[in-house]
Amino acid sequence: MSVPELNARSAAVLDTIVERYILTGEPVGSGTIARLLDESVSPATVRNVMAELERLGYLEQPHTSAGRMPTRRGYRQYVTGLPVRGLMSDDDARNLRSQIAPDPIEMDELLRRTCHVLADLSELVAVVAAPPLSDTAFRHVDFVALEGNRVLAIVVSRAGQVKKRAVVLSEPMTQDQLDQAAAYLVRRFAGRSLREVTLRIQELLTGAGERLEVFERQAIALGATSITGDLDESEVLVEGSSRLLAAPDVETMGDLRTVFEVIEERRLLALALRAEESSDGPRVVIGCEPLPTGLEHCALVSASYGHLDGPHGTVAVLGPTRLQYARTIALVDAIASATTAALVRLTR
Amino acid sequence: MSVPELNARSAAVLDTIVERYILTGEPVGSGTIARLLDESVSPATVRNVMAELERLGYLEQPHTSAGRMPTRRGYRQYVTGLPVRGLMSDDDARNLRSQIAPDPIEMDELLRRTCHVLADLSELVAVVAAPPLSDTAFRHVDFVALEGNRVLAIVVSRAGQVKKRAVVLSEPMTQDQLDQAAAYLVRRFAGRSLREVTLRIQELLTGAGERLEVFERQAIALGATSITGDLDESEVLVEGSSRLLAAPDVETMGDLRTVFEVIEERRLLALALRAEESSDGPRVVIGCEPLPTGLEHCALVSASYGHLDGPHGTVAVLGPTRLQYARTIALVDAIASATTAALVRLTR
DNA sequence: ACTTAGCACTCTCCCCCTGGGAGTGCTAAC
DNA sequence: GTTAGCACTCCCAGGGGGAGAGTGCTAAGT
Repeated sequence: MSVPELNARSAAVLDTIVERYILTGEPVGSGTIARLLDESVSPATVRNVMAELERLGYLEQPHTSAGRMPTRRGYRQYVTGLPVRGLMSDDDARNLRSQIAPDPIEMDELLRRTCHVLADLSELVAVVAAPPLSDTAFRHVDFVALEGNRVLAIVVSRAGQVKKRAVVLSEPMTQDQLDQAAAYLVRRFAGRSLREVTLRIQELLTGAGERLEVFERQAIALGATSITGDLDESEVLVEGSSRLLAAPDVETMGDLRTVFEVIEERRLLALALRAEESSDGPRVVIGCEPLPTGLEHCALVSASYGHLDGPHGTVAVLGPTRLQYARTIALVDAIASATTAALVRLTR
Repeated sequence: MSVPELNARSAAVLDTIVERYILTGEPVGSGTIARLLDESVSPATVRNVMAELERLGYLEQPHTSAGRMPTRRGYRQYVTGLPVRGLMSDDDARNLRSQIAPDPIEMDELLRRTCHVLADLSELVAVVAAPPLSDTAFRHVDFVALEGNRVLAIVVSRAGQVKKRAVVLSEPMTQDQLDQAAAYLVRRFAGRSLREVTLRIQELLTGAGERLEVFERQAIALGATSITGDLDESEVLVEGSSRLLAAPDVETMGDLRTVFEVIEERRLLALALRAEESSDGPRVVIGCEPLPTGLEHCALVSASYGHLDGPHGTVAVLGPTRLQYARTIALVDAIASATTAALVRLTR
């Protein structure tokens, strides 16, 4: 994008307007800004700058004789000007870590806590996408015979995630046979990522490359129906959605109903988070861009946790565009770090 | 309660007012009712009846010269006058059953589907409380060694529910030892309800009544920390909460924020449902009575599924007091039956 | 004794108007 | 390039005023 650089004063005016607007929720006039700015300028000068900023698309007016409020682009500019890291004291960060993972637990619990703490501290909607199973190593599988020809397959990942699925066998198997099959699969595949396991199993099933014992073949087939599939759907935790209703600027969020629908439809959220995934620092999305329809008037502050070559996911805060960016970015960043640390301890 | 019986005409007037109010959401005047009633009466007569109904606490006026609207008591009376069963055609019921459980699956999936279908058809918030684990029979347990001294305990109930918990051992155990312990526990306790198992384990731990091998003692101890505990917390599924925002009478629901908080705080919902539990037909709660604070302006239509001597839980619809009771009651009742049927097939 | 027509009364809601205030853009002077 | 001055625009809150819906009461009818 060929966005013209703003000179220092214009940027200062824009920042002040954004901050003021976030604070009060009302269009900001030239007088207010002139008073708030460090350097002393007259309202008239500010007006000139504002007119310029409006021409450039950073500001808009609800009507002719009202103050200005930031556009999406205005927010964007403001946010990119914010310092990214180190906004949180070491003490606070440590504190956070102990709140999230006071002692070694399992991954689900860890993520629940992460989500809870994030919702609590951000006072907004916290969203946590669990690592998709395909990224984590296969640790264990267990088959439990149910009534009929049904079998409950329970897959455990290295990090202690558990996935279960009921499958129907074409012909009955005894619990002994099931145990053998499970043991075989564990022996053969433990330690590899579930994505790899899936791949290997597919190969073994189609290519007749290898000579397999009968029971091995059976085990592989069982693994195919139970381990394989929807590994990429990562669970999404949400907490604090009721906060949206108490936000001082509910009206600005557009149709609340659709916002809640998106939140409820976890898949959409998961996609939005996935799209944002990357290894470094916190990210901010304002308005629709990569967000699903319905969130046009929301902002999403997200950061990834974990390591790209291991299990990793995303934590995020969803709120109105009028949110306290500096604070929230620092928080999300710190939470992501804390979660990463806890995750490492879990899989160590 | 010594509620005076209403004579036929008073009851008819009340019913008409309630139905009209549910339809339009506006206070109903005597003229409307006079027109709507089967027997032809004049508005003046209706006014007399209405004044009487107001004195008895069934109706209220928002202000002197507006129509009447039902009070909680008015709704209550209206609902008790509704037929309870057989409001849904057999065809619809069958249809429902096939939507919920097209083929044998596992319990969680069954309940998710139940919740989904209920939300879909009621166009309101569907709430499903899963059977607490303590009611279901113990089928299987599996211990998976994690890093450190942590062990992941996975408990499977007869119906195929899975519960996991990470526990920390005071001293390390090999996977072999863990497998032995699990096998021992299964051998010894499979088939009993988890409540019983918990009890037995407690006995064995405290009373030195029985001579136990070392590894048995170890297994029991492991079982105590992993099987025992929070069995009574039943998971609660919720779907469709965004519907509340689209309800034509959002305002009447009081503070939406607190309503959503209660919904988000599943424990509160679980308690409310548990309080209502009983074996027979659908139940309706209007306003606070046994509902948690915040739901003063909501109605809850619930019914139990399953059998009291086996796994059982509750399905419910949460909505504004102004909901279509007849339809909703029939639906909830039918869903509960369908779920019961599916559950029986699952554990057969 | 119950029902009903008639009537005065009450209260809300909506529309219109108006004045005040906040903020703007422009122009001209610094 | 900055600023004071000024006319202009537009929203918003507050104050009638009239229409409409619905009531309670009274008195007459069955």
